[in-house]
Amino acid sequence: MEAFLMVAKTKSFSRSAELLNVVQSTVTVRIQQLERKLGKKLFIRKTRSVELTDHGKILLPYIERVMELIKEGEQATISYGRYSERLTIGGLYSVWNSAFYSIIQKYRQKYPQVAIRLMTNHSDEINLKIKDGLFDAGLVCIPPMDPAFETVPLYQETLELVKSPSLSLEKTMVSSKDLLSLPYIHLDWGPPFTEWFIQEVGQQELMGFSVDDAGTLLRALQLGEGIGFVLHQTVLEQIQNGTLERVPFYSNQPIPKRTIFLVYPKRKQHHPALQQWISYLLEEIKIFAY
DNA sequence: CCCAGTGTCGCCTGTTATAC
DNA sequence: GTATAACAGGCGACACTGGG
Repeated sequence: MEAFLMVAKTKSFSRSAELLNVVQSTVTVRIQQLERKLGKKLFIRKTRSVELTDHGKILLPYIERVMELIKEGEQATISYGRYSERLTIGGLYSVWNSAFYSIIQKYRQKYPQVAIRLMTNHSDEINLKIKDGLFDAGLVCIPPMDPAFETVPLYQETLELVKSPSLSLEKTMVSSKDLLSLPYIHLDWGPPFTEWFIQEVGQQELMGFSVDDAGTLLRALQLGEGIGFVLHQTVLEQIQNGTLERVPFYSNQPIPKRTIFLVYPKRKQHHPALQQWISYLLEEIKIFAY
């Protein structure tokens, strides 16, 4: 698997061998064994380079997940003993960079014996990693359809249009129809937003500049590159200190709110730290949400 | 009788040399 | 740059032995 990943990455048997500290023929044999086992060619050998076949392309993400799982296992083994328990939670950028973070902060103070890893990712990726056992739980905006998951709606977030004060617009009030003619920076905020956006503005493909994470969007907005929708909670600080300002906005239908879900595997018994964290979170969220 | 230590055998994996 | 053949070394399975 190591050889497969390396050849897929470097597109060379020789280079892979060098990086893996083995000779080139070892890589050849390893790949051949894998190909023989699967009964499928994984690489197209060309005179100067190597390329993944369609079968190889299918296999690649699975091998990547397995290798990640092994790395995770190694890390857990090495660090075992320093903390009595550990939790790995996947979350959206907008979740960690909002007032919600105070819940994590309080949890850490209350349970210092639990080692915590907060991982930032997109909803789909988080759901996949929970399924693989890489994450214990996740905070996502797109809940998994899989019945093997437990999904609990936690709270709702509001989106608003903002820009840097350094960027001046001709209009003081912006409508959904105006977005196409403005330096609008697009981020897909999940299914309800997408549906609303298509109805109000048009296809997302019409957008000249789009990003796929809230961190990049925020940076672009702060640099005065354009206007964009961001979560109210995420930009509270920036609006207070004047690095960003709200743009008055109107549309036919109001911008849909975004629901954040707690997701974890459906099991009779969870490990104690996860059980405790879920109970703690559900208790704290009552205070947070109101 | 059980268990730990040791020796043997065969298989697997990696290396070197070389062909393509 | 990749594939193949011959070879070497390492490792696991198994059997045997001796001490507690």
